Amino acid sequence: MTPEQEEVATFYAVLIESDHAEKKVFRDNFFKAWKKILGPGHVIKDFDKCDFRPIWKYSQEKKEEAKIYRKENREKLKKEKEELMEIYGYALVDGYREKIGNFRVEPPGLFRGRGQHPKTGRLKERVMPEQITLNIGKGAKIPKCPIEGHNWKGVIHNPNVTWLAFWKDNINGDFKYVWLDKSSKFKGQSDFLKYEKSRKLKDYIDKIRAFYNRGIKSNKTEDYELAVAIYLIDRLALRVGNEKGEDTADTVGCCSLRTAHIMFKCDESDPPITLEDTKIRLKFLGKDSIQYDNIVNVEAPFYKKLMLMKKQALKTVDRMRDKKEREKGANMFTKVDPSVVNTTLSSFMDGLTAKVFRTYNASITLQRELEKVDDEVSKETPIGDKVFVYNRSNRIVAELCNHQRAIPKSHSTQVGKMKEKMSDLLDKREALEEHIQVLKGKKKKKAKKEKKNKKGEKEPRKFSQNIDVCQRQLESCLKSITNLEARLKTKDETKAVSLGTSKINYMDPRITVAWCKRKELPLEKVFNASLVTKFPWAMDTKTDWKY
DNA sequence: AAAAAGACTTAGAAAAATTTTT
DNA sequence: AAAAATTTTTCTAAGTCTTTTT
Repeated sequence: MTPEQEEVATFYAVLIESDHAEKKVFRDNFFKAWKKILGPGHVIKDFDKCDFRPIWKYSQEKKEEAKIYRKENREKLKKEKEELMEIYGYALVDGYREKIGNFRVEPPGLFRGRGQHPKTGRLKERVMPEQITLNIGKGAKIPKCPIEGHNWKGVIHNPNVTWLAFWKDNINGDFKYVWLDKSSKFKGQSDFLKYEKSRKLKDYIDKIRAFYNRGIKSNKTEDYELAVAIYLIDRLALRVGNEKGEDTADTVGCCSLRTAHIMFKCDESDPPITLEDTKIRLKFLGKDSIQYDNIVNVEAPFYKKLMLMKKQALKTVDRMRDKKEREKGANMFTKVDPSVVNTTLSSFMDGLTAKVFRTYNASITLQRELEKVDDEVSKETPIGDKVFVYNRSNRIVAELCNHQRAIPKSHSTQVGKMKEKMSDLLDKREALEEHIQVLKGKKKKKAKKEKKNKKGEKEPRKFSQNIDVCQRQLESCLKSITNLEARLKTKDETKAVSLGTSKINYMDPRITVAWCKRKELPLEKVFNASLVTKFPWAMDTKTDWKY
């Protein structure tokens, strides 16, 4: 094979153990791209006859070597990294040196689309300087192209955008930009404005809720559909759901919900009577093909209209001939789309769009959750407990926004270990209780129970002959049990929840800063260094600040 | 007014770095 | 000191929304 052919084979080989290679579409797209590189009449014709294992093994070995090399040359590599940062890592913006977020161009590889992406596995080509446009200040020195014999596609001077460079990606024709880092003034300023805008929504939210509570009673389709859309965006923090291209994974948001995504507890033949009856279940793939699955109580007028909408949409499904189309279902919304929603919202408040509701609801939820447990935490509460309380509130927000993560690989072994510890503690409790009874003379001594120690050797339990000592031991044992029980429960509840996304993007940092100051919890217990540099404008928030 | 292009935020996975446990 | 677990950083895909073009 030529180096080019080998490179593409390697792109695939390194992924044979990953989930990507399990997907037929991924393999097919890769093989098609590879065959193109191999050229017509090449001996390699059949994917199933290719064994990528040797290449995989080789790259694993290289990876190990690199790991060892990194370990042995830590200092040297650190210095090299710093030098590279010095050259490429910063930009001079309005007289200030600002960190750049991503100064490296995306390397070639196989496109790793999320979910059932029809283009997953396609070859993402190497980007050459000739494809890259720079955006720098007028009269500024043009950065030298680092690849010998090559040059930039062009240099522009546009002060109205914040990107420093862009190229177009060959998979979707997407624009890929080089931006400043989160810590930069551009990003920080716009972040601050985002939160300020979401705070302003507090002054309009009652009006908007009155609007959709009124609209839902209308018999005009455009009215009640609009009411339903804004209601779902507000109540369930759904994304607006823009229309998507054909060549993408089938994911939806509010306006693109289809008949197959909504179910009702009661139908018309069995009409809802109590609030318990007006439960709907929304189940669909959202952004990044993350499953949204929520059963929620909705007020009767919304329940009725949603049912009507589905009934109408099912008529459209009935007219469909294609089997696949029928399975996909028809759009729930016929008269309302994101532009209608956003135009309506901005008529209530300048600059108001659907996504502001997510920011608003996330932030207000954090504040309320922390308020709810205000008396659980005082300045004297141990640090670990304060962090626990904060994270619990954070988790409620993450669940509202449906921020998920893959269950950590180590999860089940971790739980196993904890359960083992638990059974040890339960044994100990039992033994102690019995021992105390014996000491009190209420019970006769039984044959000594034996307990395995760590090395697997049997070793009899020894307890003090002093009742008080034993009582204290029992108390501390019980405490450990409750503690471990709680940790097990939290561990399970949080195994698939991602707390970071809401911390980085949704919860106004001033709520956290003010709470930490009030409770005398060092901020860095809940905000890592990069969050602190991301939100410099929130750091001097006063203790009594309210979102 | 609809579609396409463009610019920006939001998102989870994976890699890397750090901390804790053994 | 090695291994394992946890946290942080990096990467880039996938959304939202605005602006420009047709």
